[in-house]
Amino acid sequence: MSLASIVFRDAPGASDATRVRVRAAAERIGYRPDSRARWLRRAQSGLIGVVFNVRQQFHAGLVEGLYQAAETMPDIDLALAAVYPGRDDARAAEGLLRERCEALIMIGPFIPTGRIARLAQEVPVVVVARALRAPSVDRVRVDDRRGCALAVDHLVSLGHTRIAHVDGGDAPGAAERRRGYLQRMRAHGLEEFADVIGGGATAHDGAVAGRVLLQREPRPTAVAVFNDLAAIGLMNWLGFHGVRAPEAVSITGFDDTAEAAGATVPLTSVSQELELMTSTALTRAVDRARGRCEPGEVVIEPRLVVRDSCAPYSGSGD
Amino acid sequence: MSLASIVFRDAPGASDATRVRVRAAAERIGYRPDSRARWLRRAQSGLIGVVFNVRQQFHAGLVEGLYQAAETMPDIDLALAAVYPGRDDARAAEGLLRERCEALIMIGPFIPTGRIARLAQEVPVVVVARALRAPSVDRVRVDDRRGCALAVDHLVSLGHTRIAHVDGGDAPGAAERRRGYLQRMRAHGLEEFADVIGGGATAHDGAVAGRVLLQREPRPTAVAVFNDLAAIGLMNWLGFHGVRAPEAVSITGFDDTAEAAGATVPLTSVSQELELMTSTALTRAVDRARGRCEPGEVVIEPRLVVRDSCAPYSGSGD
DNA sequence: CTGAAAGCGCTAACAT
DNA sequence: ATGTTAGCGCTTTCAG
Repeated sequence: MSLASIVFRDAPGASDATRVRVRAAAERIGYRPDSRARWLRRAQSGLIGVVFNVRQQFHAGLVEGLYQAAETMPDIDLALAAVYPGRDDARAAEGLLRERCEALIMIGPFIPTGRIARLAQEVPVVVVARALRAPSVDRVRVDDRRGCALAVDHLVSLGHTRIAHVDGGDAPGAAERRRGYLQRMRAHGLEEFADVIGGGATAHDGAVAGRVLLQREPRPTAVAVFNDLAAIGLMNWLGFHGVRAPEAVSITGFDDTAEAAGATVPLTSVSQELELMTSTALTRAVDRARGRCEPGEVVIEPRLVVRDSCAPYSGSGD
Repeated sequence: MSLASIVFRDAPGASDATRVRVRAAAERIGYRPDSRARWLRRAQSGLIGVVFNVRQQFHAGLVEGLYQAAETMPDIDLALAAVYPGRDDARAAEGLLRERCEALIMIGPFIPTGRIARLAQEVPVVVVARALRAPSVDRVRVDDRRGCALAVDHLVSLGHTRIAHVDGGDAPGAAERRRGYLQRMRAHGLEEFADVIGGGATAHDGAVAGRVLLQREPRPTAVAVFNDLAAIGLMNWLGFHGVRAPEAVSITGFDDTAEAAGATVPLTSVSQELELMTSTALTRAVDRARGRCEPGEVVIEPRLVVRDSCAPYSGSGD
């Protein structure tokens, strides 16, 4: 019995011949190790819980990255828990705690800091893609402020001055990005042109912001948007109403999702470096679970991915 | 010890006073039942595995519905396994089998029928949103053919005759929808106008199809698209190039996702009746696991949700 | 209605 | 290098 265990765990203590023999026998009788029993018995279950919002396609890329990172770590399994309107991050986390996950990775959680901090008292928590004032929880995030600054710099370098920002409302990261935009406009001496338009995280939010933008007089010639989805919504709504990117308006997104590359006009976007973020998050989760490190913050440097949605300022304005 | 078990399972055998007392004590010492141990011990674990594609937002709605359905069933838990390019449905299912799920719900699986049938020999499998010739697996799906027929009928009733179809390539359901389109065009005596344009399941696929569409001479005045995402991609691409819905072209989608309602022009779409589909799928999964029914197919009647993306044929053509 | 004992399938620490 | 044994935290069965 322990022999099978040794073989399936790839643990030392069996000859190669035996391994082959055992695996063949298992194949014949249709044996498959029981992960529940495994998790239950092991001192360190190796189970890492992942809380994500099933409606946010940006989270999809992160979940993917976490799976890939987990594959490189033997004995680490992922347990997924979905968040959606009607089931918040805390509820999802609760289910994972019952499964005795060693650590929790929460992607862009919406619940207040206090509730996350309380969770962190029970289990190591790594928050991804959201800034947080909570020393007891790990944070892995891109420098949102810097990301928005990169976008502004890019637009300024193209000659734009009337650069607006469509923000993300109360979405994770929105406040930081708004701040980055404002700071950078000021740094360029463009504070008089600073214009923050209320938005959100969905394409629909972007479209709604488009309506507002069209009514501005004079109209901004460039827009740095909270995320790709809203940027695409904005771009399409404007295009639909005759204001096309990049000729009539330059637009930047954020997240560098697959959608950005495949948009009607491929979207210039700020990349969060998904792979780096996910492998860092998982490594930290495991290290924290094993008591190998203290909670802290890892801030990742964003990178601007230039595509076709921005053009030099033409001077003709609108 | 058994007392706690009785209380937490809401099983008979304890007075109300005791229940309160036990729960209070649990609260005080921070006790939380261990689901791993529970699953391991129980004869019927109540664990249902869900295989979904994390990149397909249409799956998100189904996952949501499954969670909601599971909440109404005591003792039923969901285990999620994500599929993405590089991790196919079979791989995801394998992980769930190790967890000894009692049944598997696979959402729009991409792998061949044969592999699904093989899985179904090991565990009851319910396939959602994909037609399948495999009597040993349960199927819960909308009548794709009829759904496309509804879209065609709607466009015909608005006076359109040059109605094209942007198909879904090799995506689950695409073949059926294509067939439904062709059959219905024939039924209306419009076979000479039938025009199937190669597409896919993403917004980008829709945009690419838009380019093809613009080159058709004469140009179709209406398009029934494989799904909402591609329809939105198509609509935005055409709008961007001056061909606006619904004035210049009428467009229908499929799936009635949240994106359809929030599109630049709210999209008329064929609804798959998510809630009915998910509650049916989960009920069948549990029933099959408990041996309470035989595998079979449940075909759900689609429903057309009319929004603003279609208009009467103007006669002016393009 | 409440407590004690057995055992789910595995792993870890032993003995052979 | 291989076999034996105890026990992870629960549920189930049986006594009290």
